[in-house]
This record gives sequence, C-alpha cells and structure tokens, in this order.
Amino acid sequence: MWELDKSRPICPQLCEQICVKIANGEYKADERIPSVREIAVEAGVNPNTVQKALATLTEQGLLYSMRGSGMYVSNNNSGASEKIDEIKEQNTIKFIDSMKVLGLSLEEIKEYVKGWKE
Amino acid sequence: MWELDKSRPICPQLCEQICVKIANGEYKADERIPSVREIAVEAGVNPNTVQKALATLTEQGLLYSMRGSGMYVSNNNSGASEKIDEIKEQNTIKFIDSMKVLGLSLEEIKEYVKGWKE
DNA sequence: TATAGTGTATTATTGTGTTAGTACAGTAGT
DNA sequence: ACTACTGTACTAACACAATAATACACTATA
Repeated sequence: MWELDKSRPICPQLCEQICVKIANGEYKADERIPSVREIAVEAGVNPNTVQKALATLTEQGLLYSMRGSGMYVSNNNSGASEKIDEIKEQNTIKFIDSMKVLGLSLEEIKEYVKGWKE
Repeated sequence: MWELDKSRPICPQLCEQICVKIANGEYKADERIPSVREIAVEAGVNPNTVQKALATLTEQGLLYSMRGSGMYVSNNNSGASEKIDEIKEQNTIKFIDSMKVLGLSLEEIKEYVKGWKE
C-alpha cells in the first residue's frame, strides 16, 4: 500500500503518494482522508513525518483541514495531476543526468531503457 | 569536471566518477591519480570525504595505495566497467520504480523516455 | 639531510531527516 | 457532559553524512 524507499527522505515520498491517491480517485474530492496517526501506522513511519507531508500538501492547496474533524481533499484536483507531471519530469531529468555522468549520451540512454526487461 | 548532486550523499558519487575516469582511460592503469587533497579542492568537498571514497575503491580492488607516494590505478580495470554497468542498472531500476509509484506502466515509461527532449 | 607532499587516523562539530513523547484545542458521537 | 478521536505544536534525542582541524608515518626530491 505504501512504497517507501528508505534511502531517500520519506516526507516528500509521502507527498507524492498522497498526490497519486488523489489523482487516481482513491481519495475523492471533499472526502476525508485517513488521520495522521492512521497513515503513520499504515506506512510504518512517525506521525510527525506524516504531519509534515500533509502540511505541505495543505499549503499547496491539495488538501484542507478541519480542526478536530480531519483532513479533506480539495476539489481543485487538477493540482494533483500537475504535481505528478512535475515529479515525472524531475525523476526523468535526474535519471538522465545520473546516466550521463556514467558517459552515456541521450540516445544511448533511450536505447538502454528501450531494451529494459524486468 | 566533477558533477555533484548535492541532494545525494557525495561519497558514493565520488566513487562513481572515479570509476568512470578509470573506465574511459582518463586514469590509466598503474598511473598515479591526483592526491586526496587535490581531488578535494577540485571537487569542492572535504578531504575526509575523498579519503572515504578512495578507501572504498581500494577495498574493491580498483585502486592501490603506496603510502607517502600516492594512489594508483589497478591493472584489472575490468572491475571499473563492471561497476559502472551495475550502477547503470541500479539507476534504471530506481528510476522505473519511482515512475511506477506515480502510476505508470513499464510501457508508458519507455514511451515517456522515448519522447524526451532536453 | 631537510623539506614538502603523500596516505591514514582521530576527534569534534554541524546540519538534516526522522523518531519519540507529550501536550493542547477543537469536533463528533454516545 | 463525557469520551474518543481529530489536527497542531513543541522539545528532545538519535542517526547519518559531511565538514573542520589536527596529527603521524612514510616517500620523493632537491
């Protein structure tokens, strides 16, 4: 349910995955999402880390909070898709840079990915 | 000359790039490489960090040291290319995982990379 | 031989991300 | 009203990577 790469900071990863849940409709507009403490248990991380992630998303307008009641999904859910598109782009830029450092050209990288089997 | 992504640990990045320099012949077999302190200045990092990276590469058999004289490239340079191949693979695995988390399939990822313009 | 440069080792300090524990004010349901 | 659950805030502690500043033994070279 929660895929966390422990070699990277957890907080932004939580932001990403909540974004995905909003974008794909698992978290629907104006619906309540699980509480800070519930998410913390589910994801196996500290409640404070979840709180930071939710605060960031609230600041960015993807969520809104009702004190004492819970956190809710904003209805301008285009923000989530846009954010995901940005992350896609950043991931790809970082990947390509990391491969160029190893001496590959963009064409070689594309060829390498094209032939990738998992 | 030294490309460092400050959002990742520096030490392994130094290892990688020294590997690349060995593999592409900038550092030749049985030749001396720049000193710990020189590399530190060139790369703009702390000598201790360089020392750690060189110690790792020495442990892995890519370099050998002559105390008081310097660090030298081992002549079993196939180790460098192998290490680079591993890193390529790890980079790609990490990239693909990070994209799958966003909801993309392997085919969609390949398509996305194929259409990439920088 | 003297000096400068080498690898190597050690200790302390800083910054960041995460965890841990606690506390408070507000809401919901009984 | 009471209780349980919410978001929110705060401080302390920990782990890790990197920096800083030395110190020492060895080699090379003039």
